Amino acid sequence: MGLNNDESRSTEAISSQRLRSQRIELSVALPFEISSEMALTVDSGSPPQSHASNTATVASHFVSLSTNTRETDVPRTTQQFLENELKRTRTEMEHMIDENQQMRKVLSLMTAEYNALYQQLVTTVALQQQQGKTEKFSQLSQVPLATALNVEVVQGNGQRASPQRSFTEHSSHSAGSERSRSATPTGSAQVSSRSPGRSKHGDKQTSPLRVKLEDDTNQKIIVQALPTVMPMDTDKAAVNMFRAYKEESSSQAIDASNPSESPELGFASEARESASQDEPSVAEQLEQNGWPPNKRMKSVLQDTSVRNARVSVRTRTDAPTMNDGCQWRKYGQKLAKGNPCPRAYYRCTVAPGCPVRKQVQRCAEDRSILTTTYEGTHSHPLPAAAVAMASTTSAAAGMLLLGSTSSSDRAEGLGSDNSFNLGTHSMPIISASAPFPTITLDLTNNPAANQMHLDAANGNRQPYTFSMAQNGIQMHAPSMMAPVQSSYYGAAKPPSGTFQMYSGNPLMVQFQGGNTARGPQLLADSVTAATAAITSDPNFTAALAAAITSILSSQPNNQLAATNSSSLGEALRGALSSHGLPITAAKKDTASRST
DNA sequence: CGTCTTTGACCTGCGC
DNA sequence: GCGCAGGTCAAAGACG
Repeated sequence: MGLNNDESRSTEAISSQRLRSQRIELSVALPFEISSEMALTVDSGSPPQSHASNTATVASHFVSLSTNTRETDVPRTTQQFLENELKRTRTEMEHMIDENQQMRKVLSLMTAEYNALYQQLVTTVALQQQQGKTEKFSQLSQVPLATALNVEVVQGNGQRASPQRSFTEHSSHSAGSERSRSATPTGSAQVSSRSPGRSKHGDKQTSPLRVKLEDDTNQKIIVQALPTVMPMDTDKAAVNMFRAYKEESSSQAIDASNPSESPELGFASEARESASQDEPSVAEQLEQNGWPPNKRMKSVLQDTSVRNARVSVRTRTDAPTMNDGCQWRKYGQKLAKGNPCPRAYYRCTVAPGCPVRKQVQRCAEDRSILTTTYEGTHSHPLPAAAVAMASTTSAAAGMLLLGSTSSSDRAEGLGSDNSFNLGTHSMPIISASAPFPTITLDLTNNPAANQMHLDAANGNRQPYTFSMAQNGIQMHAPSMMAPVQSSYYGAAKPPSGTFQMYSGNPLMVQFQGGNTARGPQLLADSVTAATAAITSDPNFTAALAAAITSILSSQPNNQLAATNSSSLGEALRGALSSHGLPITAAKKDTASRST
């Protein structure tokens, strides 16, 4: 905030000293009880006085108490005491007013930011739902989640750079802005939308949402959110991309949003805008995907594009369900074949119409192990406590969906940095028809079972494996992966909790703590470093983010979980937003904290 | 009384 | 086409 903190602090210190001195004096000088009648009398006739004079009066009177007789001084003492109390109360009120004003400023800032983000959320969800109505699953399945965020650099002459070059240019542009932030102080951003299925030029492979970021260099950066099965991911990615750029350019103009509007108004305006285009309103679309009416929900759930990825988390707990921060409503229970323990079905009740569901079932072999399977992506802002797990499921599901795409799409959408171009062309291909690929995070204490498997119905696919050993996390990628050139971290001095990226087959990313006694902090550092280091590759980003987030959220130490979620959230934002700047930022953060 | 859970019925997809 | 299993619905009961 732009307030003069030093000045306010010094003023506050002086005031608090005055209050303390008054309290000390009063505690000594008060030889009797004050009746309400006396207080009223004095209060009605006491003129306001300044603080300093009031303190001096009390002090002088305190001295006079010791020399004069009590009988004559009692009324004066009472009056001055009450005057003093009045002044003190007024001073406290002034402080409270100041604090209130500061808090209002903070609130207004937060409200404005929330409104802007909410506006983008509504816009993106609405557009993607429109997109989902017009496109077949076969088309959706060809759009990988990680490529849903496609960044183009439109030069001043209107020519577009290739996607491969776009990320690089954006990264360099961002880095340049970071180095000389004042060089590009202005800029504008606009969120524009178009429905490709309805546009005259009707390119269904292009985006329904385009966030244009334009700075004064006449260079436009278009954050292009392609239709995906994970609306929130795409939205968050777009928002985070926009945020990252906004922080650099200190530009906050968003044409498509009106920060002065309340979220409800923004939602209504979006609905009106949609209605004006002879398209179903947002409310209608949400209702169509909402839970009542139930018939419509069924149609949504049968849309494979919404439900074709699952994230399963195995934890050792005695609780009936895993506390993931969300609100769930149980809607069914079933005895599954081969497991005497019933499987419970829950749906998210944070917002009506949220498509996320989870299944909870205890392991037949070890009933202390609880398996929670998440499915879908939240269609609403999440509670803070639920962000970590939601990020887990979204990222992991995104990884699965990414793998279920054609190599040509990946090659077109992912190429950002040749040094980290892992798996872009060599990932095994999962058939789009493979039902319900599932990623499993095993967070039990069994070392042999401390693994995260990425399974798919297609047996040809080799799994990623995340192992959580005592001294770190190991990630094993499929042996078909191309060798990695860890050029970025190869030149960097690893923190005391070392991070290593091995090249070759199989690829192994290892976080190894040099001092296991540091435990939580080391884990946090490793998480940040590793997450940042592999943000260049969406495959690894999604999978590792999923594993790390789950691990952190399952830590028994709540404070640790909160802290790590915060840092990991930053890393995830970086992973989802751009491929350049956030790595540097996270690396610096890790290096500074690990020393 | 509203909300949530329970539980049997029903629906859907898949394999034979 | 049939049966099975998984998933969902919705009425009834429990609970605060």
